[in-house]
Amino acid sequence: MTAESEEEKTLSDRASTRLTHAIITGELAQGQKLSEAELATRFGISRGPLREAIRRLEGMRLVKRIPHAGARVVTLNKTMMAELYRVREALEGMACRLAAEQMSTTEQARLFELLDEHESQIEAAEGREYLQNEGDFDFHYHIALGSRNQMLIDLLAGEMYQLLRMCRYKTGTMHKRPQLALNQHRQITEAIANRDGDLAELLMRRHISGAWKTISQDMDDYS
Amino acid sequence: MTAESEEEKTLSDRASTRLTHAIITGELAQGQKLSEAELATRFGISRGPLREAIRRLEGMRLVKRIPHAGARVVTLNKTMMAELYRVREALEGMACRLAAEQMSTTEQARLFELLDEHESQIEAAEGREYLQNEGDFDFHYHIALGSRNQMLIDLLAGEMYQLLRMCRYKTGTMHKRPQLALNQHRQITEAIANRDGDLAELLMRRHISGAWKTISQDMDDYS
DNA sequence: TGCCCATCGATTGTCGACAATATGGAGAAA
DNA sequence: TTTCTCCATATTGTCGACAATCGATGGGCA
Repeated sequence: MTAESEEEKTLSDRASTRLTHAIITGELAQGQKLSEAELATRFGISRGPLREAIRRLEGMRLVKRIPHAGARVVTLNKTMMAELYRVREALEGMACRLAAEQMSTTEQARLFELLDEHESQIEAAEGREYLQNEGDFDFHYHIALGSRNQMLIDLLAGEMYQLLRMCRYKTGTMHKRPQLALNQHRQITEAIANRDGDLAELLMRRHISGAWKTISQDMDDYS
Repeated sequence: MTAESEEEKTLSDRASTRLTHAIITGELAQGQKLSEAELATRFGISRGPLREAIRRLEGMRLVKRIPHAGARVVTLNKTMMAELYRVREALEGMACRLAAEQMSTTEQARLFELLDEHESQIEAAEGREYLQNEGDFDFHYHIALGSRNQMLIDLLAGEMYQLLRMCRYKTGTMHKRPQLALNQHRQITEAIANRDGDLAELLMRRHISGAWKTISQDMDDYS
């Protein structure tokens, strides 16, 4: 998923990825309490490793823990999603700038390939929105990688994107206008190919803040 | 320290703050291995809570853990510090923009007070550079608070600033020209007071990237 | 009837012991 | 002498049991 698939060695690590997956997919609902005993038996492990896994998810902001009262899956209300999108705007903006400066030409070529794949998916798959979403993540993930900034990559891939997946699952919202997103992706890629860091950052920030505006409005409409 | 002084309740929490402090002050040297048994006896607790504390520090990027091989204090080489300053530039730039938009007037007044205190400290205390450093952190911390974005605040106060303190301890470097930093702080505060988010972000980003250039050169000179 | 307090149950926090794995050194072969 | 292998040892990972704390339920009192 996040390309760290090198066989988890310790029970605690396995449990944390499994928990992460359960939270992202909504198998563990938002706000739901994480019972240590139940999860431990469900995973077939002891409470020790499970607790460590929960501590890790706490660091990823996927769960919120209260001493002596247990851990609950974080609930993504609108303000928190707004905060997330702001942080993401800052981080991905910077990632995009750095990627424009440092991406290799082969990486750039891969980006263009991604765009083409994404386009054909949009045409072909009516309704198969899941693919479009993963395509979107792929694009942003490759740009993060292109920044060559490991801390940035970890922050984005390890925390932000997980929370984003939760958002998408919760709101059930994909890009309403995938064509628009694709065009913006194209512009961004062009800027990167031209090594124009300023423009790349600007476009990425607009892309993200624009996406938030759309999602935000949708949420208002449904409430 | 980071204003979360509300009496740690669990041994694990206490251990993690104590470990954090030990790492920041260099009591635990960079690259040093964290022996669970030794630390547990030193803190007078069992290995269980200690392991959870280490997992938490791992999430804060203060230690790096390798399965079956233990955890070591992270070593801040130059590339990692460069990465840190880039991320910080992005996050604090955004924080400054949001602060310009959302800070209350009383918070702004407090910022101006901080500037005055900082100035008098510079004049009075030759060599007492520690105060200047903490003053610097105070300034940036208040701006983070002003952003009203909890995720941003957590990222900055909970992770970035700890790593920054490690940097400063390691390089032993304070601002060589505190007057310059103070002037930049003034400009930033002015922009915030004028509710000029664009300018505030721009100035903050220059302030941070400029600081990195200075530190980076200093490191070259000494090597 | 309504509120307060005590007690009980359930859950989290902590501990010590055991199992699994990596590190380092001694010894043998090339 | 060097290098490879194997083993001993120390360290990490895991477990089950015990202690501490919280929340709820029910009884007593105003």
